[in-house]
Amino acid sequence: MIADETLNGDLLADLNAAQRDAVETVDRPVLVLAGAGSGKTRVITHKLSYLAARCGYPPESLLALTFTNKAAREMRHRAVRLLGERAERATIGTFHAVGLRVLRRHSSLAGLRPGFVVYDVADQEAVIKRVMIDNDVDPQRIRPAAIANLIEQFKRRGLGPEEVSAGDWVGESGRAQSASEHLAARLYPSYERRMSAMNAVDFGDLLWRVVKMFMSYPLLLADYQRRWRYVLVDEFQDTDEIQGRLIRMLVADSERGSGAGLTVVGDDDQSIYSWRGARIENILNFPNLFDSAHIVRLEQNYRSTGIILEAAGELIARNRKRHAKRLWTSTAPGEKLSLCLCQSDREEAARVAALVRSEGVATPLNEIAVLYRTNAQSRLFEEALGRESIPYRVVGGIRFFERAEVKDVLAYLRLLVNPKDDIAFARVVNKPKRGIGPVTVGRLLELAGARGVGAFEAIPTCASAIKRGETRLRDFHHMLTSVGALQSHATALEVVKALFDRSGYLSQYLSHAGEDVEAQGRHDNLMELVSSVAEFCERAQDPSLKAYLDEVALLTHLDTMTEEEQRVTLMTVHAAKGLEFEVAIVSGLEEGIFPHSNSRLDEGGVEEERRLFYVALTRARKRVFITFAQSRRHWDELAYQAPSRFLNELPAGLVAIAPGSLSFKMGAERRSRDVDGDPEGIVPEVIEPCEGLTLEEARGRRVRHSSFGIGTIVGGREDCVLVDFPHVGQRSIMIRYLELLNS
DNA sequence: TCCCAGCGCCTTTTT
DNA sequence: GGCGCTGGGA
Repeated sequence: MIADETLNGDLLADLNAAQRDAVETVDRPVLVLAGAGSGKTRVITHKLSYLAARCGYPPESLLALTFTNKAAREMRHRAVRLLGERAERATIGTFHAVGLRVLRRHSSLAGLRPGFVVYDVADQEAVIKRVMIDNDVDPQRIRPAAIANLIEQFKRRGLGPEEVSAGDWVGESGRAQSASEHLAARLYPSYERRMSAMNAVDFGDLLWRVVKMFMSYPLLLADYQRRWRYVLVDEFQDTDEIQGRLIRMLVADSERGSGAGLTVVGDDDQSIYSWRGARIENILNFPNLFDSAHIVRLEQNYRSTGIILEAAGELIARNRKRHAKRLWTSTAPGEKLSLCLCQSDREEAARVAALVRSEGVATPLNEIAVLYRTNAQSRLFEEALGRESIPYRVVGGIRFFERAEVKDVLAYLRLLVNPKDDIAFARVVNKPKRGIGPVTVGRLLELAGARGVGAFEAIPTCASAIKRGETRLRDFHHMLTSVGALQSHATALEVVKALFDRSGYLSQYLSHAGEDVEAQGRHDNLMELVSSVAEFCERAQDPSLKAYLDEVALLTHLDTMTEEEQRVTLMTVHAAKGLEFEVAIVSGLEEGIFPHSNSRLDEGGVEEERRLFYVALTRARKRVFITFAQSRRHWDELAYQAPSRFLNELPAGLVAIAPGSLSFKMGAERRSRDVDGDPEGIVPEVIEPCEGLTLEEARGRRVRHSSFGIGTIVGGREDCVLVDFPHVGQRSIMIRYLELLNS
């Protein structure tokens, strides 16, 4: 085909030698080690197109797996640009979306009934909580979230309730099972029974059940192996055990031998999800698992300036567990990183806002990102930007689909699709108030449980046994059944409108509209939800309610990100992976925050935090600003922050201290002092003079020290005072190392 | 059954 | 500073 010839020319001409090697090698497994900004997505999309246009793979025989819907969408978009409309026939999706599609197609083989629903984390925790109560475990003492997490881990490791309760498995960290792992193992079978009774699956099921099904039905697996002749995997460093297994299964047919139809792309330096079960071994052991594997290194960076790359490279070189590599660029060195040292988190926020304002003069706001380690840090930035009237968007945090009123409506919809969904039933049965309280619900759940049916389904037969709530329950059942009947012919939008009409859910917020700001907000959110459903119905091939719920279940925080308007973006560093901006402002470079205090618990923790900082730095094309706050308010306590160790790991010559910063000793200077054998060990790196302090006024005053915390001055001389600290006792300290407190 | 005040916990990162 | 849970009172 002529069109193909043209495409082929473009396909390879666009690429550098290493990228071309990665694309052209199709006869054996390929591992692409792709540094930040080295054109990883470009390699995958080009290879996808190359396979179809040049190697005779029909598009429908190609499978590309990603982690986020956004990445999948981007990939599909770019493949269509390269290959034309037929790229749509390739399967491009997230692991979970593809898993769900496979399960839907073979639900009975997977041990599920048609119409099963996908539970999100909150639903899952609600189930766990009930299981805990059933098993006389106090949900107050052990958080259901912790148990949910552990059960998720079991599934990620391919362990079913049988294996786990048989006891022949080892704990995640080390050999022995911890107490909570033990408890999770005990509750696991009941949890699975409960989920199954409600015809529900959790996130982990979407992959684990597929793997299990493929193991039980080799012919089915063979079907999929024949269908997907070539598999491409993005962000391979983030794959976990079950994902690794799934990939290996898909490419393990005899014809392909040792996984010829497989290309994986990843960067061990950007592996930041080990806490979620990602196995770096998947990428490190790839050459051992596939002995004919071809390894391609992409080390030319097309994104950042020379200085940003050098600083990031110097930093990441301190990690021991990594493939040695060095990114390079042919572009100019650019500007130094700017380090802004602030007295407090409030000042940090104000200075970030000022920075956004000044940068925003020359740079579109869409090209500026404020990055932080934890979501909680976003609030101050939002307030400061709001005060300055700078438009911003927050990625993550409380997501639209996690808002209480939105979840209520989704629960209604789920109950319509699946009358066995007791979690959804319990959530909505009394919203708005219908006089059906916990007592009635509990009684009904008990009766339904005894019959092995869902609570909602049980109403017609069991309601008569519940004297007080009988009529109200029957009314509720009647109302919802009438809405549910629409499903056979109506779109999701029509069902939602009918639900709002008949349930009275919307009008509870309508009646207060105008006077009640909160109700107004909730009402707006419900309207937003209606738009989302309407938009879905226009776009989707299958506009049914079921299809809508499937899509919503797999949405992530990144997917609600809108890009039309000019706004500065606020997000966690994790959320920023894979994105790039002209300007990155990386905040909160403090011990305990970045690296996070919890990372000290396990051995590789600090290395992972360092990779995270590396990811943050390499998001920027042109300029990086780093901020530090000397004091930070947690809850209602003021915490004194030490500068992050990472600051001292940046080459001092590549960092400029921003004007107006606290005084600070940078890397080289500090290191040379360490070599001299400073007897104090930890020297305060941030020094703020205690100005205008005389001893008469000073006695009894409260002061703060960077290492010892808050203490009281009990004596001393002009420039050196004796301070009593609660934990370390009395110390003689130079006044200039102390901060005077007002109280 | 509903309402509200008071308390305790939270804060790592999310497919 | 917020959210969910709890317990007492209406």
